[in-house]
Amino acid sequence: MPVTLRPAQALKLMHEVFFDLVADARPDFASDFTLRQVTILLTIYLNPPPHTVRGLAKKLNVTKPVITRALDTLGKYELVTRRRDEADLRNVIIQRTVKGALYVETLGDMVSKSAAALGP
Amino acid sequence: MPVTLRPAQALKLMHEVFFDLVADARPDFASDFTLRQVTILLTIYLNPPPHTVRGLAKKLNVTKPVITRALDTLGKYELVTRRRDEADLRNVIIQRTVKGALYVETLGDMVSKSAAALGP
DNA sequence: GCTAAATAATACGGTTCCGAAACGAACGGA
DNA sequence: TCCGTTCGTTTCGGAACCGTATTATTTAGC
Repeated sequence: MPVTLRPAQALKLMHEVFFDLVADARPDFASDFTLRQVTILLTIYLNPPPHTVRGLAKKLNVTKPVITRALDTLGKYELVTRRRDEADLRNVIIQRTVKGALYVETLGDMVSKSAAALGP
Repeated sequence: MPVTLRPAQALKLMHEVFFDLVADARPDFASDFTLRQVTILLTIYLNPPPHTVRGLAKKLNVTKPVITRALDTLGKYELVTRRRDEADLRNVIIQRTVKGALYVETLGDMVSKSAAALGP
């Protein structure tokens, strides 16, 4: 059941979502995340675990320090957590948090609502 | 004719679009724009002109220097142009460009395609 | 046990962005 | 003609991010 979204509608939807992210200065909603940071967050919450720094770096086509630093920032907001892999202590397993799940859910609702309000 | 997009689908769509923007290292496609920059670009191309620095700043709830600097960056890629307002020389009118229109169109197609490929 | 490979983190130098404030140019009313 | 106001830009110090290179720790192969 594919979703039909004409380019003009798609643009409008994208604009609305981006606009909300930028203009809505909700204190609990860090609206000044980087595109990369949001993408990393979504990847962690939408793709099946486990997630490692190396895995994310490869998947997103960025360097590992980018992931490490993004996790620092996201961790500061308690949207993700890091845990050492027991089986291989070199690895770091990135874990989801309640706060992060709520954040992502809010994002989904935001897009969904914008889509519903979309004109023809 | 509203578009129905369940939150889970909306998230998946958003993730896919963001992912493409981040991971696709297309040389002609400046993928390292800020959320703000992309939003400003979309606002210029989706809202009816004329656009001024002050107007954009107010609409997006940011300071004027943010707009000025974003226009500098977007201008460097030839995605927008600035022109002095003849009627009131204090104002700057932001104008669209062919390159910018193409960029935005590509963005719309990207979202539309991702939506079409969306699972149930 | 020892060395090579792998992993995440950190250091470094540079670039860009930010917000607040200051600035110059242009307008407009008295 | 002034003088306050408006508009866009610039400046300043600070913060964040980037890519490259390096480090410490852990694993795996011999």
